[in-house]
Amino acid sequence: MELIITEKDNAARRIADILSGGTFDSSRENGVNVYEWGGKRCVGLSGHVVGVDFPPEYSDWRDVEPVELIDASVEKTPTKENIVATLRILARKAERVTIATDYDREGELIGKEAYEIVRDVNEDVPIRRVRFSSITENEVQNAFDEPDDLDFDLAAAGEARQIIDLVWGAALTRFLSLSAGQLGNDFISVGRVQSPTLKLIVDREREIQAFDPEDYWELFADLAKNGTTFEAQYFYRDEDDNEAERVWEEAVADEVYETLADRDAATVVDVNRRTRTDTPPTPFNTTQFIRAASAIGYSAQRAMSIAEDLYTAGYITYPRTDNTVYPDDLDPEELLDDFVGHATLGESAESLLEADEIVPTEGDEETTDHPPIHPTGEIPSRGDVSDDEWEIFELVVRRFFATVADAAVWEHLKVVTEVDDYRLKSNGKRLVEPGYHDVYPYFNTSENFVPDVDEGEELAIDDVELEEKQTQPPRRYGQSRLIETMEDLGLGTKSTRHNTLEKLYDRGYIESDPPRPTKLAMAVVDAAENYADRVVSEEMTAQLEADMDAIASGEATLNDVTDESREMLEEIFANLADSREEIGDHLRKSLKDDKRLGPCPECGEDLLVRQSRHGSYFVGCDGYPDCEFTLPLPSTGKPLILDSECEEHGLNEVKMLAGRQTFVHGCPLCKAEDAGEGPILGECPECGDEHGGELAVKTLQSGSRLVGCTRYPDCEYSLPLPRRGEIEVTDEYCDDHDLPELVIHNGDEPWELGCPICNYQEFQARESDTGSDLEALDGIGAKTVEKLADAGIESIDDLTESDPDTVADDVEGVSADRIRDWQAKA
DNA sequence: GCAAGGTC
Repeated sequence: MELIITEKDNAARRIADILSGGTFDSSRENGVNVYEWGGKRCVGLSGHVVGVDFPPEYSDWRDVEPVELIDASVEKTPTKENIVATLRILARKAERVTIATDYDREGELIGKEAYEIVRDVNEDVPIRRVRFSSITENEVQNAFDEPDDLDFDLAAAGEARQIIDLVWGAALTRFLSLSAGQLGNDFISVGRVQSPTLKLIVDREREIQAFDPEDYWELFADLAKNGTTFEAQYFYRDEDDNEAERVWEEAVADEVYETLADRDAATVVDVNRRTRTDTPPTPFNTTQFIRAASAIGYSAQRAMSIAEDLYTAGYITYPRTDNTVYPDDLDPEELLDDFVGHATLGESAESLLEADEIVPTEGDEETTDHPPIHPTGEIPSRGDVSDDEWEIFELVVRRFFATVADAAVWEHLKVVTEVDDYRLKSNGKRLVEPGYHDVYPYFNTSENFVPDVDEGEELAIDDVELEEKQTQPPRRYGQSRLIETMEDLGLGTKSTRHNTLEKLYDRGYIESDPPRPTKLAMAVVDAAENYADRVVSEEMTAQLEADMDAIASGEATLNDVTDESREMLEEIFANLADSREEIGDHLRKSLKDDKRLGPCPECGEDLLVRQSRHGSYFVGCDGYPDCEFTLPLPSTGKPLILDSECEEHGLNEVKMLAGRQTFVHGCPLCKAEDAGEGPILGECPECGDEHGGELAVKTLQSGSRLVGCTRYPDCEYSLPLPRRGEIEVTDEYCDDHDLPELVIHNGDEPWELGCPICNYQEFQARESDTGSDLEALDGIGAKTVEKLADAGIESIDDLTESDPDTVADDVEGVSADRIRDWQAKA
């Protein structure tokens, strides 16, 4: 029996399909899919199935000095036990093993991990390696016709990275955490990739804080020709003879303004017309995909998660790639053909197929692991995917369209006019040939009108404006901009960059979007810059890359590189030893600064945002236990302390971050004071008859609101109300319950909530309508729940027990892959 | 309970 090992299940299935000509059988062992045909078995790993760590005696942070980790041994242990177990069983019976992991450095290491597991149980079996850049019939057949051996040097390069990252990361993370007394969940992390990324954000924040705005003026005039007006802006030549628009002295600005306002006409002195070719974008790699998705409102994390779902469902290719050159075996015409006749995408595809020749664009990066992200030709029907998934799918399809479309052509028209010695310029642009913009409508194509004029022509001055402005601090990095910058600096990989940002959020280093660094982050970067400069610099990665290349080419060994790295870390720790307390104090102070709201009204110490043992947030006094003053915070979301301060109490306002339900809570002390009973609505249906209880709108101290009985706590009758918006009690009464109808005013459209009892009953009815826990799964909506119910699947339990292929046959528009996906999520 | 890198 020959055993073929791939990096992931998906690849295993596709390779089995190709090599078996579609005749493979599949079975499951230990929850791992095994594909079998004609004496061959193919199994997919799940990336790394073993991980590096220190021996268990190093695991207690308090018992081990961080510096000891530098020379501690590093062990490999299985992290995916079931896959390792399956691999061992299959390897024992194998007469030949073929490693078919991804064609890149990490793939070689993952391949070596599989190699070692196989060798452990089967000393003699021949083990070979195949390499292919995309899982297509040709590439895979060729690779299996010409097998090669594992490249142990390349794998060793990856192992060196693992060891260096672990040793540096763990030793420094433990040092900082111990120095500040931050153990448990709130440790203070440091790493080769996360720390330089954090420094990017912190450096930008420092620039913003140090920024000193300067006043300047800009002048605009409306010029008219034949009754239509267009804008012109004053400019001059600066000392370097460049065109400049900003006037730095008010007196000069006033003088220009008065001259322009005084004159009726400007004379055209120069007309410059040129056409510019606007070339279509290059194929999507991960970073460019994230950037484009972010431009239409998706966070990096969300975009990648949707892309992952579309990939597993078979609609797009692998979403983690650096490649921006389509492989030779991608036939653009064939792929376009798949979209012909489609309701929303067909028209674009058909127009592209009319071209005489179809030549896709190419980016600078051509790699061996995966093709650029493109559609597979399989098109989901709208019911198969959520709106967000469709939007991302369409983006990927249209990007592919754009890469095979014609260039666009713009006509630029620059008109320079003169008033006395002052000059004005107008920049017009017109899209003459829309080209790829027709099939890729995500770029801005707004035009700017400037009419045809001739030199010497006089144009009427309609209006003149003098605008006073201030220079602005540099802008914070947005998430996609950060990911691009990380790529430019070589930080992280296509698969990890977006996770690194998520990690910085989780560690309490950044908050909000665009991300802002916390005081803790500033202190961590400070400490690292002072004592371990290397770990916050992108050069550590650059050096590591060079070292890995040296290992891969045989010029250096794993030990050369890791020994040298350990020595550098020893030196850092020698310098750190005396400063432990100083660093700890600074970190502790910054941690407190991040939680501080303002003075306690009872004792004057600081009020801090704290977290109870159960995880809920509240406001407590730093003077505790001497001062027991507390204030509640809403139970939904994570509190973010805003810059704005409450005038009455001098406390910072609080915002509750809860995804789409994010809201501003305001000053917690004001909220507590406002708490109490609002307007009476009517008789309590529970105790009104007997005890005369009445229903009132109530605000709890936490800020949440409800309709409750005035006899609380004797009567606990209550109805929920929305958290946000002003509640209006109308004159309309509900016939059934004799209560006034309510309207909620929250920004946009008023929400006619109606009678609170009717509203609650409707809400409950809706809840119990589908009544299925299936709806809790990502990607299953009410319609799909109905469809599944028709096929006899009414709960998550039903779903996990069913066979995907049978269900896919029974339920229209749901693929077996999607079902497997749900089963995995369940 | 540390890193970064795979993948689900």
